[in-house]
Amino acid sequence: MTCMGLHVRRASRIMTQRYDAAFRSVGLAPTQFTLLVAIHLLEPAAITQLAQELFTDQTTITRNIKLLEQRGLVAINPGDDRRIKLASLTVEGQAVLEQALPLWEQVQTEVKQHFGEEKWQTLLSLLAEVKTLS
Amino acid sequence: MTCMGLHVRRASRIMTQRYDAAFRSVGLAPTQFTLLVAIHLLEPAAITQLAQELFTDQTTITRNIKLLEQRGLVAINPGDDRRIKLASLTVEGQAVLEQALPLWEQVQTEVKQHFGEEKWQTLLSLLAEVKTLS
DNA sequence: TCATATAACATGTATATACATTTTATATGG
DNA sequence: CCATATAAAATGTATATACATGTTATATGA
Repeated sequence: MTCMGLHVRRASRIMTQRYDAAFRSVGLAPTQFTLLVAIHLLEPAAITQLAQELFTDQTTITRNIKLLEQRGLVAINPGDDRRIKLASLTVEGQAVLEQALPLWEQVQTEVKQHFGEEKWQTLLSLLAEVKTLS
Repeated sequence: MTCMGLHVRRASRIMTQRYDAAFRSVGLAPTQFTLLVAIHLLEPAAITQLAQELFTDQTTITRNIKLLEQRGLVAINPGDDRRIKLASLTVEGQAVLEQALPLWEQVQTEVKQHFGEEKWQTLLSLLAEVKTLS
């Protein structure tokens, strides 16, 4: 059964477990790592902006960011427009991100070696192209 | 940021939404459709067997199958080894699956056309190769 | 045969995810 | 200026997911 939906979900689960194992020592889930990076890049980042960048529902960002806030990794401040919530990394958030980055590089390298440079690039670009479906 | 983890998770979310929309009229989530198909193919299918086939944790199968059982789409019977639970489709499960199949074909066709035959095949085979990571 | 190991499944707990809807603040038209 | 539309975020609800652990039934070795 060559169902694209199944294939991509399955690959996502397997890959996620791989990254999850890598980040375990810093207590970050892969999604949380991604969110920290995104906040770092867009700082100060509005919820909606993060949702657009990550192709995730706004309500998902609201909930995921709350966990990071509760853990003290992210600070939330109101924007000039007080409907907007702006997220930025706390000092501790920056520290955790810096701890996580080499772990991320490690997995990336391992997975890249597993596939080989060419397949790695092909897979990345095809996955990126999935965005054009939405 | 060319993070493979992010790319595959994002593609998974987008693709899942696409299939989800397709199945909405029969009230199936993509995962549920996949599980119905797997049960149909392996019938009668043990929980652990389904987990292995789908590369999913056993506890996830236990929970997902329970929803299908409650809805009357799947029947669970003990095996000769009474630790084992065997799942099979009910008449209603078969009916729903038959309703869902053309919807599935439809999405498959649309997505395949979007990518083109060649990229579609490449993506499928690269995603399948992700299994070798685990 | 009985104690113990192991296999199959279930439960507790936690995160991720999205749709439908609600709340609150800003924008806009009359 | 006020009524209404719209934008941003939060809440209610439901599924999917996995790890750690518990429960129960079978297998195995002394």
